[in-house]
Amino acid sequence: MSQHDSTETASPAPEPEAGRAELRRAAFLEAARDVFLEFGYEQANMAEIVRRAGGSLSTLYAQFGGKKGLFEAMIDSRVGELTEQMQVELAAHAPLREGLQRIGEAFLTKQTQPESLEVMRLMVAQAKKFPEIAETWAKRAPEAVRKALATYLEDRAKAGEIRIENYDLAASVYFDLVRSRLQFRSLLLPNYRPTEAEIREVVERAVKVFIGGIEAL
Amino acid sequence: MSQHDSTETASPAPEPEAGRAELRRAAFLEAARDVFLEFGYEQANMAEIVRRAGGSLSTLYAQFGGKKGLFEAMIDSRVGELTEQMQVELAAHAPLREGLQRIGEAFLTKQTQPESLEVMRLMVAQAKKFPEIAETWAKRAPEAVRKALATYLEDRAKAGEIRIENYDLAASVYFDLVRSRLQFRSLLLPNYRPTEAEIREVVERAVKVFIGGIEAL
DNA sequence: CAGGATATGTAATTCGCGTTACGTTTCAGT
DNA sequence: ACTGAAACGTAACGCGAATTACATATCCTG
Repeated sequence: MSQHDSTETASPAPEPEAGRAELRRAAFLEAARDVFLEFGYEQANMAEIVRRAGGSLSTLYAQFGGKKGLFEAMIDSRVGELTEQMQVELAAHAPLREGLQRIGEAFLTKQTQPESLEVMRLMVAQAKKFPEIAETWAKRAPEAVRKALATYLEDRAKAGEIRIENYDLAASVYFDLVRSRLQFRSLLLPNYRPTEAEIREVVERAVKVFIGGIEAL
Repeated sequence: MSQHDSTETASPAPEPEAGRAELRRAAFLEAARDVFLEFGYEQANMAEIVRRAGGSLSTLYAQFGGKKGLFEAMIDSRVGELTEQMQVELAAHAPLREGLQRIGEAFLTKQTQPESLEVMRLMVAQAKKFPEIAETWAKRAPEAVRKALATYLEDRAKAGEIRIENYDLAASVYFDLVRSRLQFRSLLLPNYRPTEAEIREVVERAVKVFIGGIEAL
């Protein structure tokens, strides 16, 4: 009776051909994500997760072994999704300034969204307790984005718009320029949320400095 | 008998003319800093703090009211100290490249020291629970460093070494270039520690891009 | 439709830890 | 020394929460 809505909570069905156990599992993971992100690892309450997911505490423990196991499973299930969420739709063959601007704004907009920030806070906070998790996170996500930008830069370089020696390096530099201040501020000021205008301005600045300075490498 | 070394633990005496209460307070704050940084806010154990500081639980509660009060007091006492620790000895009238390199290396070296990283982790993790604290932290520290660099840049501009319109802005950009990747990695990979060579390399890159690109602003 | 496995709900069971109580000791000022 | 206040040490209190136990309900399979 308390879990009347167990399946409602379970968002779009993950896999159409999922057994009961799979459904339970998906619902648990989703609720776990919400609760862990909202309260942080230590403050997250197992009972609260069950309350949101429906189902029972017993099943949760049977499936994940405990809080730690649930947390790890939750992160695992999100890594792919969140990585591709980081994926900047690279602006195909757009001219350099326009392409960099679009990519930069998209990246920064995603990075400063509440959910991304929550994930980041959780990762940073738990880096010592869950080293492997933070590690895969720290390596996979940035790499994906960097590769995408590097490809775009190579495209532009071959079009003669800019001269770049090391595309990966250049991509790193650009993201450093774009990200830094706003990400830092957003992480520490939970109520601060950059406006579109601020983002545009920061990115415009980054584009100018990047184009002007990158050939000096 | 268990606090045989209460004063030993209390590092260099903070104020020569300190009453007993002041001594206790200083010892508590120091132990609190260690324990909070080591375990994080939730996992920090009041008894453990007393164990390290010497003194008694009762006194701790009498002086700080509780865990929250102790935490806030500890952070307060650290802010001034760490802010000035952040103070980059600005390289006076050194030539631009050399000055930027020195400032950048000093900054990055401090930023990637374990203690700075622990503080950062703690702040990020508790930003929601202690908004005011994180706020002063997020604003005071960077401002001090930025001001210092801005002053140096103005000096160099007046010496005709570079043309810059907005010194504060330029300083922000430089720190963004210097900080980003290594700080990000260090926060997420608790076992990673950049070598001096890595730091030098990153800063060299930043200097090149900055000098090449900053006039485009 | 039977039967065994799995899920459910609820209620213990522990356990860690923040906080408080209280009797004893130490200390500064007269 | 005398004395009142502050500090000490220790042990309890209380609570929140992870984990487990168990009796019941539900669902696939043969």
